[in-house]
Amino acid sequence: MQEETATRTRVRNGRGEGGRLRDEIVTAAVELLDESGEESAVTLRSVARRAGIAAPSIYRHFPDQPAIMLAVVRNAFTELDEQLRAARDSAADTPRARLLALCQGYLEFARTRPGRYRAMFAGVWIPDLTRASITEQDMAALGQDTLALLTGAVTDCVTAGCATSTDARADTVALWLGLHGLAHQRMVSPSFPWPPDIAERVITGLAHLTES
Amino acid sequence: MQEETATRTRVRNGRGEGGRLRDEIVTAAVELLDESGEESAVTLRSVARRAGIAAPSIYRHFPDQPAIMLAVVRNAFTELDEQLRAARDSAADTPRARLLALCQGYLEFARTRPGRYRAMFAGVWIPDLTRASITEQDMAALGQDTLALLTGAVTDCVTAGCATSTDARADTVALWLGLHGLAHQRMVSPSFPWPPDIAERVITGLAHLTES
DNA sequence: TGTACATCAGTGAACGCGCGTTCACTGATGTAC
DNA sequence: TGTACATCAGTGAACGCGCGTTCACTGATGTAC
Repeated sequence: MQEETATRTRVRNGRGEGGRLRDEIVTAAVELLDESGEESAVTLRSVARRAGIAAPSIYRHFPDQPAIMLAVVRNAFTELDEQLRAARDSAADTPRARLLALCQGYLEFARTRPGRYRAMFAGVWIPDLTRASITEQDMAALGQDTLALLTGAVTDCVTAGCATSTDARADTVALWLGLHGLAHQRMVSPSFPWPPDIAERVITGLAHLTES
Repeated sequence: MQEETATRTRVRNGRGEGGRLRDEIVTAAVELLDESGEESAVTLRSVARRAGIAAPSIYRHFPDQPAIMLAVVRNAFTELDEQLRAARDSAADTPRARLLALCQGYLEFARTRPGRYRAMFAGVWIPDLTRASITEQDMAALGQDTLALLTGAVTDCVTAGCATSTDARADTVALWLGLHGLAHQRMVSPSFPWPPDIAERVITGLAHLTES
């Protein structure tokens, strides 16, 4: 939080390596986000301080401040997607186990990266789209892959007969909403007395899973 | 948004009526919150402008800026509680109808008062509790009544045999999480293609409701 | 009834701060001839 | 091989803004004597 003095000492990038600073800026923003948990802590100037550069240097790589957050969120969605695939593929080879692994992976992601999770799903950082360099399509495209992953797993469960759903797509949305509600509120109210099996209750109820 | 000039013209309160300004300040904060949907729009100065008073006048009634938000959120929880009771009591006299009325009332509240809903449940405005005039107990106490209301309705359903739950309290928490996820994401992503019956799916799945 | 005084609601000016953004610049690295 | 020049990454100073908070104040309303 307070170690603004402990900035990085960086060596200037050589010609053609300007792209490296772009990555360093995004990394710095992610660090600030995860440490504070608040989007408001990720200002253009705080990112610059963390990255060890002068504030105006950011403009070589991003048109404005919201563009940094968009890059952070894009990265985070890619990361979530990879983590979910990994969780699913390392689970036991049954549709039920794969679906559960996806759900647990989702919750795990939110738990370990609260700042990024909130930036992705809590919709707080989005400035007015009229002034910033970000379009509605940029926003709408995010999260599509994640939902598709979940839909596939639910559909497989239905096909295999371990879930009773008459509309896999709609029930997947419901399942995702439950996961999000749980992830979000656990983050916001960690001191609430959460029932220990709350995740299972939400998942089995919404996915209409039958006995294992 | 931009009508800062259209401030209220107010008459000075007489002796002993200082409490009136307190209410006007909270009202002004609620207006700003619901119009913008963002907690960051509710600054001490913007509230003062909206209420038609000088910024320092607020300090006669609130110790600091977060205290205004706490008052707003407290008001909103009372309002939610009243609205839920009204919805429940005007529903048909079956446990199932009453539970559904509570759930629909909850979603309705979030839909019509997005700014307040986010301030209440998205946990964004909370500043560092170490510096502000707000305690953790202040925060923890909020929402207890609402959850109790829901728990009662679920328990009644179980008793009447129209819901199959082995742990009404835990399942109520799960139900609330589903409602919150739905309310929150519908607010954040209004353009998402939500299935039309998404609310019913979430509610019946999590409350383990049996056929009507 | 008159007057001095206390109380109270609210004000105006000012402070220091961090913010996003702009501008003209510096100085190292590569390239053309 | 030498040198003039273009390109590129990044800088330092400054801007205007809204913010939360402080301070000493104003002026109306009630109260004690």
